[in-house]
Amino acid sequence: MKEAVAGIIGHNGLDGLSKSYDPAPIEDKWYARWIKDGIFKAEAKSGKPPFSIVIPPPNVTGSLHLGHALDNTLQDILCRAKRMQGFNVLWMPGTDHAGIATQNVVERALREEGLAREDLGREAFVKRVWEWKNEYGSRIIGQLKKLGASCDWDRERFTMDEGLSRAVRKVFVELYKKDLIYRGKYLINWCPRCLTALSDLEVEHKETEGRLYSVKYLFADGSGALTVMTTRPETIMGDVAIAVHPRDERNRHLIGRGVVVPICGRVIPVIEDNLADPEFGTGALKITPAHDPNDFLVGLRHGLEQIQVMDDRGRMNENGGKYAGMDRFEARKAITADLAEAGLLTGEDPHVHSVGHCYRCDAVIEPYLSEQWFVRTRPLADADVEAVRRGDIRFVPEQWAGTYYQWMENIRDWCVSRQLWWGHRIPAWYCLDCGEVTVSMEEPDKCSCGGHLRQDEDVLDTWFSSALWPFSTMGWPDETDELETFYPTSVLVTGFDIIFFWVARMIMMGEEFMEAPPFRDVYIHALVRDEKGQKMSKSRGNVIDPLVIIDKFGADALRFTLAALTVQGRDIFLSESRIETYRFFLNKLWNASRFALMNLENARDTDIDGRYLRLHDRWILARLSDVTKQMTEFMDGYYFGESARLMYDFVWGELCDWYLELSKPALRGDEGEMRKSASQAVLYAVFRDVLKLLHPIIPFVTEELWSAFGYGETLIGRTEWPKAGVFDTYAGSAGMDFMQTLVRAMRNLRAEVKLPPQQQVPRMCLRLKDSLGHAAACVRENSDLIGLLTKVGKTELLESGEMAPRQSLSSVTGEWELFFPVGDLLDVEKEITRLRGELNKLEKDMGRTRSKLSNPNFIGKAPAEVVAKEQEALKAAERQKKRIEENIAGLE
RNA sequence: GGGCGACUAGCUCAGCGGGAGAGCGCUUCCCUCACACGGAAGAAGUCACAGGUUCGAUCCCUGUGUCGCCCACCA
Repeated sequence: MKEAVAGIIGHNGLDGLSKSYDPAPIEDKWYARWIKDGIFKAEAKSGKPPFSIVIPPPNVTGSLHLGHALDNTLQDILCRAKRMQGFNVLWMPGTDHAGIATQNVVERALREEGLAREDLGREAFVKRVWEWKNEYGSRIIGQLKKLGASCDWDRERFTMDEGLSRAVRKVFVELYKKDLIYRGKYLINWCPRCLTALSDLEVEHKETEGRLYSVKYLFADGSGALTVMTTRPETIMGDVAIAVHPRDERNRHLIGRGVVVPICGRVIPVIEDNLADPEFGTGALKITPAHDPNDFLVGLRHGLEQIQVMDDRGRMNENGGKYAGMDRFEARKAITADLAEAGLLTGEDPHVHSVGHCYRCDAVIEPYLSEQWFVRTRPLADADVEAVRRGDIRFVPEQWAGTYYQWMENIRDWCVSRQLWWGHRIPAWYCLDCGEVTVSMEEPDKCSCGGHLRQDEDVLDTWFSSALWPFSTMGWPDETDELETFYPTSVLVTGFDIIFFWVARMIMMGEEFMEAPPFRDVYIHALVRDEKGQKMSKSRGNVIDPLVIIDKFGADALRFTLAALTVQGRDIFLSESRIETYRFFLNKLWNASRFALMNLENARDTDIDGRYLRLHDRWILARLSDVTKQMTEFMDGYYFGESARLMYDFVWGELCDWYLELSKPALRGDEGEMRKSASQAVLYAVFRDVLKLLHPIIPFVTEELWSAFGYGETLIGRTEWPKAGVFDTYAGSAGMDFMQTLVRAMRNLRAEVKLPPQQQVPRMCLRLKDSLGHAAACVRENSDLIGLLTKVGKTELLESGEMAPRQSLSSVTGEWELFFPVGDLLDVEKEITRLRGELNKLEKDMGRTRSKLSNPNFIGKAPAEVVAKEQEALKAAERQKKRIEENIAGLE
């Protein structure tokens, strides 16, 4: 590979380049070279300013989807640009153990062998998961490399590495000491499929078509009945009270009476509680503390019994009477049927309501009473909201700060224990003798009472370790050079879907344990959605493999597309045709480079000699300077879409469409040796900076071209970011605009008479407004180039009084008139119609401008320059109108 | 129930106080010695609707509609 690179440096550059751009032979080659040369390595100590990003660690179960591709493309763009700008860049890579997701994957594999995890036992099962992780867990890392991610791979971390696990235990113990972690028996979200508790965030609420059942509860004294409504008749066995609102005129006389729970026959009281809404149904609400979050609180308020009627798998338990052993949904049917039979079911109406589902397996979540660990979030949240308000952390776009506040201000305690085997085991031990709880980083020998200890069976929520990621990956709790140099990180780049799961919790933990926010900026990007506009996610199984796209179009094409489509506040619907568009752009860049290489010959890095520059040379240097300045701003401000589109337009619309065309004669030698070498010097300088500016977005193709140009022995990523203004001595764009307008006007006239593009015509005539001396000079100096672009032999300048040539098409502005003598090709009727059409449009414009100018309010209140502009426009339009009229008259 | 966002050319989307842009598609002409993954020219939009602010609104404000998303303890 080294030989190959050496071989294409210098004037042989062209040999290495195929006629059209093909990413396949380029991308792996250069990635290997980058790794070999260690250009992604961060320095723990450095004189350079630091720039750091921690990767949102992908799940080990995952394979790269377009969301990852976008997320990591944006991070890579920032890292590569910052390296070129002289920063000591750390992009910290790694993966997340993804508790439930990974456990599920391995359990599924076991099931195919006819085994359950219980058959293996905890230790063997966990070993099995590690084996799975070691075999498949690095797949996504390989995919990130295909994408071009410039992470410092030597630092790759995993949330269950020993170091990170130590950080987890440390944090748990510290929070426990500060009473910010507690254990208690509460009603939590339970997944009867995964057999674990979930946090509120892990429950996805979906609008579901259900039934609202009206059930009669007979009064215990036999004096009639009370009707209550429920969507979950299977929980009737767990009812402990009926609540009515204390100010409910209809029902409050019932308070204190007893009613009989249907089917099971228990007598329960009617109580008063604000939860009951007098407007809803009969105003009477059944209270089932063990199976409904609201009822749970009512139960606490009134000291009611908690009767659990289901087991952990969502089956009716021994409290379920004759339904014991039945699945909850079967039980619902059976109980409903029995209620109907007994004449106690008085209504069954369709009812749309929100039902919680497991975010991992989509099973319906059961509110379940159990003993769990919780993080007390309120005290943590308040400080964090302050940090964002103070501006210590900045959301980009800002609107996301609002989302963050809204959640943080309503935050509830975080259930962190999970009944899984895969994850960080909770560092708590229970004494088998005295029952005391010992929480400590290392396993204690025995209880303080001398009794035997048993460790808590549960593991921590995956997001608990993710929350520590910005500092646990840098060696915390040790005081490391990495933490010193790179914490707080510069920016976090992620999607809004994990603001609560991850961003907010990182802020909590960072503020609490590092006493500093984990990042300065949070850049929130759009979600890449599938063709139906649905979120792509592992559990939905609708992920599109970007590797297919990379195979087909190349990583650069995918990267450029994602960057170009990244606009704040709007989701991305990715289609292949859009990727194709941008791959065409890469081909354009490729071929423009081939053109440059063909024409550079041996010229390399010669000084630009200002004496031999022409209008277009000065113009492209001026434009390059503008573009460089804008790109630098875009990189600092996270304007990814703008930056990609700017380069697209500049390279294609200006560099290729105009500059390269105009420089052809000089490069061919038609304008003499001095002009040739001056053009080569400009070409060389422009491509050098264009490749650099594009490199963060499309690293592979720019590296290949860089080496073909032979811009130096070093890799492009090691070079300095271009500086705006270095060409100011030579740059200038005066006259170019006029020339472009003139050329377009002439091409337009040619098309009017359907002249084939190649066909030369002898002449066109231009009459300039008297004051346009500089334009006259411009035309004289560049008549050869105007001729080149318009295929016109000669541009004749007419004096102000001079007659226009007969049988001409004309194009008129307020400043000049262009005549194209076409002889017999002239279709007088058609030309008059065309000119009348133009007149028409012009008059409409003039009418608008006139009415504006005759409005005293406009004159009085609009800024002077706007008024002046309108007046100028009107004058120009009047001149234009007069000329068009004259031309029409001349034709008639 | 609360909040957020979108609505611009046939399609996918930029723009966001001084009379509207791109890519694809479409029409016409071109295989011009970097590129047909290309070149040149062109057609195409009451900028969702209604009010308001302003000299002036696609852009700001209010409301309406449609679609999408997030949050919430909707029996």
